[in-house]
Amino acid sequence: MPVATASQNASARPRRAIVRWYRTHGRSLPWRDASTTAWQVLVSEVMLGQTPVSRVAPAYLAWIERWPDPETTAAASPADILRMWGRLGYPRRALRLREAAIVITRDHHGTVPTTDDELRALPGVGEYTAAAVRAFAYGQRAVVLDTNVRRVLSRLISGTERPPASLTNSERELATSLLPRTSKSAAEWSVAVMELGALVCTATKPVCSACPVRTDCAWRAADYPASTVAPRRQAWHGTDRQCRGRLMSVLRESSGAVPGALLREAWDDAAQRERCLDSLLDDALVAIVGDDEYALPSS
DNA sequence: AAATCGTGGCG
DNA sequence: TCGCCAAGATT
Repeated sequence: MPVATASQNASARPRRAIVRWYRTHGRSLPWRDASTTAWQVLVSEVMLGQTPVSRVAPAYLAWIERWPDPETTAAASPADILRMWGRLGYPRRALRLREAAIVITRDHHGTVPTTDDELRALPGVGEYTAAAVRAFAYGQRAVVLDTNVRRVLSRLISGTERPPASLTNSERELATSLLPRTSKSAAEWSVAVMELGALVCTATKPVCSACPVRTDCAWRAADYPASTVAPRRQAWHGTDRQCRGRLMSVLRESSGAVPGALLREAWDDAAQRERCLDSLLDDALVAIVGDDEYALPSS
């Protein structure tokens, strides 16, 4: 009889309950089809960073129909990539996805790499995305720690409403200790706990009555104490982000070169507009194509 | 390591 | 109305 540690015994039952819940309640999302390639999983993960599932789903389907693999993506112009990205937000993600496609095509024979080091060397791929590709595309045993998983574990195990502001080693160790031994079980556990956070253990108004592990929940046992750490507020109105977004919108909607006058109409504050245009040029999201003429980069 | 980077839906 | 939030990465 193998000896199990106390923490393993304590976590085994809720873990099984979450996986069982997922098998009946998990959503069938486009990127969860068995036919989804590793590249397409990567596309979905990049799109899902900071953009809700409901808005990603249709954009993802249109995207992979047009550019189904790294080769076709690498061959597309930045302008086409940015127009197709549309209003998903954070357009630099789109540029990095294209750059990743170029690297994969050139250095990996068009095959998405399978190791953590190689994945994280790709533009726009960080700790979470590398783990997600390994688990969801390749069925590997990887610690997938996104905002949903962090929230579930903080409530279920730590008894706090929210996880720390930034990912800590303590969270990594906890998630590692909970990861099932076999790769197959680990990969399913990772989607399952993520899905629980997305559908039940939500940031606001969690549906605890529908939770498969409510009787194990440390946060519930402590009578749902409110978290003291205030989430960082996202300023928006009048920010550079709003200004950049406005300028990008004008460039996206125009088929060719855009006169500077059109950009000036889009944002009143001249100093801020120039600063943002400069930053967009720096980010290679915009190109100068003539005297006082701008466009999305053609290459 | 805290700040930065878009966008739209919802209560 | 407006603040909050959504599968993060980069610097």
